[in-house]
Amino acid sequence: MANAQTTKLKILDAAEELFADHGFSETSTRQITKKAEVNLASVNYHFGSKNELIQAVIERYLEVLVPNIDVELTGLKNDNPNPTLEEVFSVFIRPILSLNQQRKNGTSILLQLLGRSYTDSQRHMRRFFLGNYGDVVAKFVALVYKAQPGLSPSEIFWRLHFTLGTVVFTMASSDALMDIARADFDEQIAIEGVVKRLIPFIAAGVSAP
Amino acid sequence: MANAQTTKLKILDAAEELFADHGFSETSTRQITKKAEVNLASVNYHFGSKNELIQAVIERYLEVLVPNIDVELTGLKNDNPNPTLEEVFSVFIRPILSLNQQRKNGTSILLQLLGRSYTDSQRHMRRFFLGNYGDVVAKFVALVYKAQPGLSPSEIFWRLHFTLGTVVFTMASSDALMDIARADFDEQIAIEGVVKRLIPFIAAGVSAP
DNA sequence: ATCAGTTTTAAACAGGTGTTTAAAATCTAC
DNA sequence: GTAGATTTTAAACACCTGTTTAAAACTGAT
Repeated sequence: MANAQTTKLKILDAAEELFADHGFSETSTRQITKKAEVNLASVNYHFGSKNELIQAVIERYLEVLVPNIDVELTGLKNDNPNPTLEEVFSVFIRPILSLNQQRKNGTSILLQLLGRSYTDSQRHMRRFFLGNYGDVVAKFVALVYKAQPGLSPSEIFWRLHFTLGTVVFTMASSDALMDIARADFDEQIAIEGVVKRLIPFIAAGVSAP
Repeated sequence: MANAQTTKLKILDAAEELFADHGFSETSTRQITKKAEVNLASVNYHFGSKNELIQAVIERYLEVLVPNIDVELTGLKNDNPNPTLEEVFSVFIRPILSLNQQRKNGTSILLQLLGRSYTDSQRHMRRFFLGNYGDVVAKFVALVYKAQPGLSPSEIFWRLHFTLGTVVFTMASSDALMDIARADFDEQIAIEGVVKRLIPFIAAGVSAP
């Protein structure tokens, strides 16, 4: 089996950083293999194609993230049968922030990747997401509905997509925004600070009259 | 001067559609000139480079949109010295929707373009925007502050960027979202309907406690 | 009708793209 | 230690990219 593992990992690590920084089509397999210090052909040998590499990069994150969110979701459901909207949205905080322990800048890398893949192919991403993690999504939506029973299903659909837009868009560019905040307001803010400002915003939005 | 005007226009029209649908780097000059039915070299002859064409496509929209927003803004200020947040955000509705009269699907094309250019180069767009339309932005922020005087400048900064994310992200993918809403909820919704659902959401978000 | 200025055209340029090939190197198990 | 499978490698493939060139076509004014 040689050390295929480490070659595959080197490719994934190099690719995710380049994809997050410059986008998918702006990153070439030659850039990836050069940064990973592996042979050009190994992308196709190990992943088949560049597209399958893109998918592998994203799945590596979702594979650990979504189960973690699921744990928080059922934990919340058990501890508190009637959680508030803020509590429901907070189930994302710990799993998303803990990506930073798994990999340096893991949080912002994933969210940048999501932002890019989302704008690139909304429909495709949605199908993939619902296909693979539909039960977690359903669990989450059910909790939102319980916290805000006045909302019709279609209103929940719209408001959660608004929310998704806010989060993905903000987090995808959180590095730049934090830089600006530092420059314009002398504000020393980290990614956790952004999240803590985000939660009240979206909770208020979703529970708007 | 020949009929340079119409060649330039044909290129702009073809390019904006391709850019909105597939992204900037995913669209080649050959695709553009083929769709526009003009010679390949005319992109470089009339615009200098592909990058300058991208800028020209976006500027053609902003040139008419931002002054219109400015008019609404000063109109609101005169009619109502103390407008609510919902009223302030509503100044965007008419100008943005009226892009549809100017060009078919104008609204969603511009917003898709903004979404793409925003994720591609956050800092660059911000500088361009503030450089060219900084006074309108300042006028708008001042009205937000007046409607919500409890917010600190840095809180306004963050919440308006959350809002920008929500709007651009939602509108950039509004076609796909409307399709899903039609399929899942039998909901016959148009772009105006999306906007009317969006305004309360962001107004509530910005005025969150 | 001529001529300068502008625009259009086909062709070529130099370089980058993802992917495939077949040989060489490496690893694993007997 | 050798055989067989797996992995790595350098080279080539076929194609696409944005841009430039220089000649041709067209334009409006004299």
